[in-house]
Parts: sequence; C-alpha cells; structure tokens
Amino acid sequence: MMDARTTKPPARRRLAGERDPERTRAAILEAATAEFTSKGLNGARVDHIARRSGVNKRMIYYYFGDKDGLYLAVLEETYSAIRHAEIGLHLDDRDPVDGMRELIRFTWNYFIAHPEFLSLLGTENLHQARFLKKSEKIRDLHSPLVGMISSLLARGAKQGVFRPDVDPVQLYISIASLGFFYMSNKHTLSTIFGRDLTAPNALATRGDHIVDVVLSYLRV
Amino acid sequence: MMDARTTKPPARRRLAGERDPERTRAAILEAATAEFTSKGLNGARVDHIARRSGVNKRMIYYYFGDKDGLYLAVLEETYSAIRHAEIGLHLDDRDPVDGMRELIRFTWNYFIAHPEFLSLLGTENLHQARFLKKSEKIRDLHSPLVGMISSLLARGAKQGVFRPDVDPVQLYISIASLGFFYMSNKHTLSTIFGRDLTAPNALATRGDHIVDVVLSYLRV
Amino acid sequence: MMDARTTKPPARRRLAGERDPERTRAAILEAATAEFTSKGLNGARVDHIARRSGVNKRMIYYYFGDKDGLYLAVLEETYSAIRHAEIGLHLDDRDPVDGMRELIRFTWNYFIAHPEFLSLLGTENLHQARFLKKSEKIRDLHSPLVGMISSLLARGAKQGVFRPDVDPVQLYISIASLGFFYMSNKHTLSTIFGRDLTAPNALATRGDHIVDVVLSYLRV
Amino acid sequence: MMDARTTKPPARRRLAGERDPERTRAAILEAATAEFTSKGLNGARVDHIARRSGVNKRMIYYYFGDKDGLYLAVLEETYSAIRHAEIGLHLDDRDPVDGMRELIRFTWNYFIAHPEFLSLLGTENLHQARFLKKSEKIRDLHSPLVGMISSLLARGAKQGVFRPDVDPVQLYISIASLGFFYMSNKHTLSTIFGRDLTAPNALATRGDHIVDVVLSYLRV
DNA sequence: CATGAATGAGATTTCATTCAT
DNA sequence: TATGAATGAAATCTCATTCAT
Repeated sequence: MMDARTTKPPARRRLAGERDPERTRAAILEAATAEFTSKGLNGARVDHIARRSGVNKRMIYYYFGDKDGLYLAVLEETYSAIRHAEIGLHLDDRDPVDGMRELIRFTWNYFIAHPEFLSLLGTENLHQARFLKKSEKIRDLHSPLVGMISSLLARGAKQGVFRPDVDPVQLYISIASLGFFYMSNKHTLSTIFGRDLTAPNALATRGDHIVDVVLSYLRV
Repeated sequence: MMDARTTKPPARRRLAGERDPERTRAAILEAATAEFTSKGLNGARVDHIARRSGVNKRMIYYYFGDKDGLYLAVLEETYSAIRHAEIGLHLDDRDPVDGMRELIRFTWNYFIAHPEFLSLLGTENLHQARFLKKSEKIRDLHSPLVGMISSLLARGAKQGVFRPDVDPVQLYISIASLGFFYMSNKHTLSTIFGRDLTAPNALATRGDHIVDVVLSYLRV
Repeated sequence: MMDARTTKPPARRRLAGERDPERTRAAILEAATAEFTSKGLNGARVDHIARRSGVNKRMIYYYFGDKDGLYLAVLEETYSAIRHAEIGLHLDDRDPVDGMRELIRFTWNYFIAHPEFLSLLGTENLHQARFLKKSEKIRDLHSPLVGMISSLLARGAKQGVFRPDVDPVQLYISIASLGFFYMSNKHTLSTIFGRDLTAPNALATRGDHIVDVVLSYLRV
Repeated sequence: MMDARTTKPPARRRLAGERDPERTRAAILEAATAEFTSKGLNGARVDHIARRSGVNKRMIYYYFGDKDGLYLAVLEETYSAIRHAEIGLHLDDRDPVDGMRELIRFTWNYFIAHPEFLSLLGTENLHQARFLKKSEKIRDLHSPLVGMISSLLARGAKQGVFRPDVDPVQLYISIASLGFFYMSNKHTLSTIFGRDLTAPNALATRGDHIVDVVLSYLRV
C-alpha cells in the first residue's frame, strides 16, 4: 500500500516559518532585493526586510550573517541573474547586423525589466564597488556579451558591414550607457523634461533610438 | 559718524567661528557636498559635515533647517553650477559639426571634473527625485543645452551635414548617457574589466569614442 | 538468545551523533569546561559549546536543562576532580616537614595543571558563589587537605619542628593563595613585570619560593 | 559693582544632565566601576550603568566610545587609584621590620577597602589582560611597592634582620597573594568553611597572619 | 551667531531557548 | 536521542536633532 509520507509532497505551498529553509532564505533575499533597490544600502532597514519577507528578523542573521552579508548576497544573485540571462543569447549564426540589434534590444529590455539591477549598480558604485571587489563569485561571472560583441564585430567587418577596429569594450559600455542612464535617471529626467519617460511608447522610442545610434556608429 | 560695522571689511581672511555668516554657510555647503557625494543621503552624517567644515553642528540647523534642507541646498547649488557652466557655452556662430563636438566634449569634461554632480544625480534618483521635485529653484533652471542642440541640429540639417528629424531631447540624453554611465560606474566597470578606466589616456579615448558615436549618428 | 543491545560493545570508538549518551554528555562537558574557563559564565556561548563538542545544541538542554545547569555541572565536575586528586595524597606516615612540602607542591602543581579550576573559582566568586551554594554535591566534598594539614601540624608540633597553635584553615588558605594569585593573574602580572611568569623555570622558582615561605612560617 | 555671574559659583551641587561634563563623566565612571565590579565585562549592562548614573545612555558613547572603551577607562582609573595610594607610603626612614609590616598592612587594607580593584583584576585576567596590554597609561604606572620592598630588603639585610637574596618581585607577589586570594574568593571560601570570613575580627586575624607569614620568611 | 553637551527614538546585532521533524 | 531552523527578548550602538549657555 502506498503511504503518502514515503513520497515527497508535490511542491505544496508553505508559509515562511514552516521550516522550509530554502523558502525562508529565498523570501529574505526577495524582500531584501526590493528594499536595497528602493532605499540603497544605508537606507535599507533590516526590520523592513524581515516584515516584508514574513520571516523572523533573527533568521536574516542566521542565514546571512549581517546586513552587509545580506546585501552581498543580493548583489551576487542580481549579477548572477543578468549573467544567466545573457548566456541565453545565441547570436553565433545570426547576421551581424541582426545579431547586434538583438544584443542591443536584449540589454535595453533587461534594464526595463530589472530596475533592481540598475539601482544596485548605483549603490555599489556609491560604495566604490566595495562589495563587488570582495565577491569572488561575481568576479568570476564575466559577461559573455563582450565576447559576443567581438565575434559580431569581426564577422561584420569581414562582410564589410561594420567598420573595423571597434573596441568591443567601449562598444559594450556605450550600449549599456544609452539604456542605463535613461532608466536609472528616469525620475530626474522625467521631472526636468516634464514628461513621463517610462510610458510604453516612450520606452519603445528610446529603444529604437539606441539601436539607431549604435548601428549608425558601426556601419561603414 | 561712520560705524565700523556698516562697511564690510575688505576681504580679510577669517576663520570659521569668527562670526562671518557667509563664510560659515559656504564651509558647511562645501563639506556637505563632499559628504553627500561620497555617502549618499542616508549614509551622510551631520556630525561628519560639522567636523569637516570646522563649524559647530548647531549652525547647520541654523542655516539649513535640517539634514534634508542641507541636502536640498547642496543639490540646488550643484545644479546651479552646471547650468551656469552650460550657459558659458556659445555655439551660435560655430559650424554645426564643430559646435556639436564642442558640446559633447564640454559635457564629458564636466562629468570628469564634477563627480559630485554624477553622484548626487544617482542619489536623487534613488529617492525618486523627491528633492528635485520640491525645488522650484532647480525646475526653473532649464538646461540651455537642449536649445543649443536644437539650434545646431536645425543648422546642420539645413546645411545637409546632419540627418533631419533628430529629437534633441533623445540626443541630449544620449550625449549625457555615454559619459555618465562610464564615470558614474567607474568602480564596478574598472573592477569587472580589470583595468583603471580613469587613467588619463583611458579618459581621452572614451571622449573620442563618445564624439565618434554621436557624430556618426548625426551625419547623413 | 544473546541480544547485541544487552551487552555493551567493547569500547568501540563512536562519533558524536551516534546515540551514545555517555559520550555525548562527556563531549558537552568537556567543551563547556573549556568555554566557561576562557570566557566566564556570561561570556560563554551555548552555540560555541555545541560547535566545539560536535553535538547538537538541543542536546545541551536535554542533558543539562539550561546554561546555568551546564555551568553547575562543569563546576561540580571540576571540584570533584580536585577533591579526588587530593584524596590520592597519603601523608600519614610521612615526616611532618616532608609531608607539608609534599602537600604544598601538590597544590602548586595542581594549579599549574588545572587552569580551569582557577578560572571557574574566579567566575564563581564574581557570582558570589551562587552556584556553589546551590550545589549539595560540592558542599559535601570537603577538602581533605585541611585534615591533612591539621594532622601534620599536630605531629610536627609534637616533634618540636612546627610552631604550635597554627590555624590549619589559615594555613590552607595561605598555601592556596601563594599559588593561586600567581597563576590566576599571570596575564596581568606578566604584562606589568614585562616577563613571562609561566616559563618553566619561572614556575619552578615560584614553587620553591612558596615552599620556603610556608615552611619558614611553620618552623619554630 | 560685583555681578554674581562674573565669579564661578562655589562648587554648587548639580544633578547629572545639568550640563556639567566633568560631573557627567564622573557619574558614568562611578556607576560603571560598580557594574563591572559586580558583573564582569560581559555581565555588565550599559543600560544599568546609564540608569545607575542618572545619565542618558547616549552620553556613555559620547564620552567613552563604546562599552570596551568605558571598561578601559574604569580599569585605568582603578589602577591609577591604587598607584597613587601606594605613592603615599613613605617607608624610607622606617625601621625595616616596621616598614615591611606597614607595607603588608597597607596592601591588605587596600584590598579590603577596594573590592573593585580585586574584581577588575580577575576580569582582566579572564580576558588575558587584553585591555591592560592596550593601555599605555597603565603600563607606565609601575607600582612603587617593588622599589620600596627592594629598599627595605637591602636595609634589613644590612642590619642583619632580613635574610639576604630575597627576590623583591617574588615577595611582592606573595604579599599580594596572601590578601588577594582571601578577599577575592571570600564567597567560595566562606561557603566551604561555613563561616563569614569578612567579619571584622576574621579580617583582623587574617591581617595578623599575613604579617606573621611574611616576616617569618624574611627573618634570618 | 556660536558652542558642545544632552536627548530619545530607532537601528543593528546577539543570545538563550524552543519547535517541528 | 538527535537535528537544525525558528523565536523573542534584550543587548549594544547610532543618529538627527535640541537645549543651556
């Protein structure tokens, strides 16, 4: 006779506090990501994170040591997420121009969908990349985009559609720049220009513009 | 009868604490700018600012009301400074391409020379432009660059050297983007790429690249 | 039929966690003794003791009730150990002077070999002997040294080698004092005198001195 | 005309909180000495110290940095006090035996009157003299007693009343030992011997005994 | 205007102990 | 017996702000 206890229950939903360490850890991390994103490192409150995650505050220290440790874990997870998403891009068999367009759009869309990445990057730079430097985990996560860009540039140059001698790192930075600044500074820019830069069609327009700028630069 | 107090003494150097209101105020603002730049709003310490400025802490409250008031004053002064610098640019009688090049280089050089502007912009966006929105003073300070860009674009289009139908706001944002992201994220970028992006020739290379990107986009 | 469980397996080495109550208890006590010795009652951490002993924290509560109960057990074991060692001394048929010398050296050597006893004594006095007073077990463990001293004093006085009318309790306290203070305060004394008082020959010199002081006092 | 405000008011009693920094500092130090004496470093509570001293808790951090800093200040003051008391002893023109008796009684009486010194010494040794080693102030405060003992020993030896070749440091330690152990361990000793060792005549008896032991050792 | 001590609210962190399995 | 996650109370420390002079 089958006993229900012998097989693991199929992903039953549990509440935090119900002795599911993975879930507890994940709940903390999720709440912490939101808190650090919206308040920065110094503005974030451990108490808020505990409340938001529905977890006993003590658990934060149990799993992450201290506030800095929690911030580092958030940073690592956030970096890890973008790196994994980047790895999903396969541009090897694409036409260089199409591939580059795809890469630019991917970056832009990622920034739109992941404000936490932008905010944490800002926070990290305010702190002079103190945590990034400390994290072996992140330093090992090199972005594959630079390699993809190099490859596209080489193929495009060979086909005569891209100018030769483009520095892939400069280009990578420029592609990121054009989206980052817009999204990261959306509040000040929207205020100063008196219009909502995050309206759907404003985002679409900006995306087209970025592609246009980058491809104009690359084209021979 | 002449009273010594009625005429201002001729620029004698005074120490803080010597009852020179203007000097005290300026000392506070200078120290506060440095503190908010390096620590953000939440990380900044009123005590540090007092110590750094050599001024009694109470004076900060006397002159600026509270910490937020001080931050707002710093923000206003910083915005005011860049707007004044921008006004110094005279491109009306310049060749459109040269004028554009000048404008791009001005922006890039300003970012290099004024990290406090970049940092405060980041801080302000973290706080959803709360202070910027509150400040009539800043909202009145529209950047003249958008107007200059419009004018250059119009003249360039007329001369057939620039493509028509370029949105000056998009372009303004892009010009700023390409410098802002690089300087603002110099710590994380330098860490990840394993090289010092702020070395003099790295900065020069980046400046050339930015000019190249923008002018490539504009050229017909 | 023989059941494996009825006879104890012949001293096979087990790991903690393998359901050997005696071993678990002993491991906890050993780790706790080290912890209380080096940190005192308030400085000791239940978590450290669990980790040091390789035993689950819950077991500490299972076996000893609470932290205080564990401390009491450590205190009792430590007192028990010195009492048992003292009982091993047989001075009845010794020449009084030799016997006294033996007793003094025994005490001194015990203090050298058992810093946990000295430290716990200090801790216990900081707490006004609260635990000692609570422990019937310890109060029943009278030191046999006082009796031995009495006997030696009586025989020595009779033989005319010791002064009469020496209070054995005062003498016992003095013998302990001369060693206790030196070993117990070795860190401050070594620091202040700028030399290592626990070097082997320093210890030997101190031992000779203590014997000399006590016997000088006793001799007629 | 004399204005009352021009002359400093003659030592009017003020309550803590009345803006008398010296008094505030002293009140904290006094309460902290009592707290650390009765509870040790780890058992002491900053909150208790604040309450006992009638001072806002924040002031403790204002004046002493942190709990460790406060403990260090207490330790320094306590050491400073005994050193100053020792300096008050003038034995140069005394008969060696009388001088030695005086020195022994001084030490004994100091220990009776200053339980805080004994307790802090115990606490400090539990912490391996960590704070003592850190304090330049204390390390510079060498006890003058060793010098006084040397001098008395030399004169006594010359006069033929003391044995020659006595190590003044060993003797100093022994004099301290005989009183320290008794007072420091009064709770355990009283419990074990079932009598109050701190009754006035018990103290007097112990004092006589200590003098007897030390002088017996010294006499030729 | 200027000073430095004082304050209270709240932040992070610690710790003995208990719970669910 | 044994485990490791969870808890709540309380500890240390921080910080913007105000008070008395």
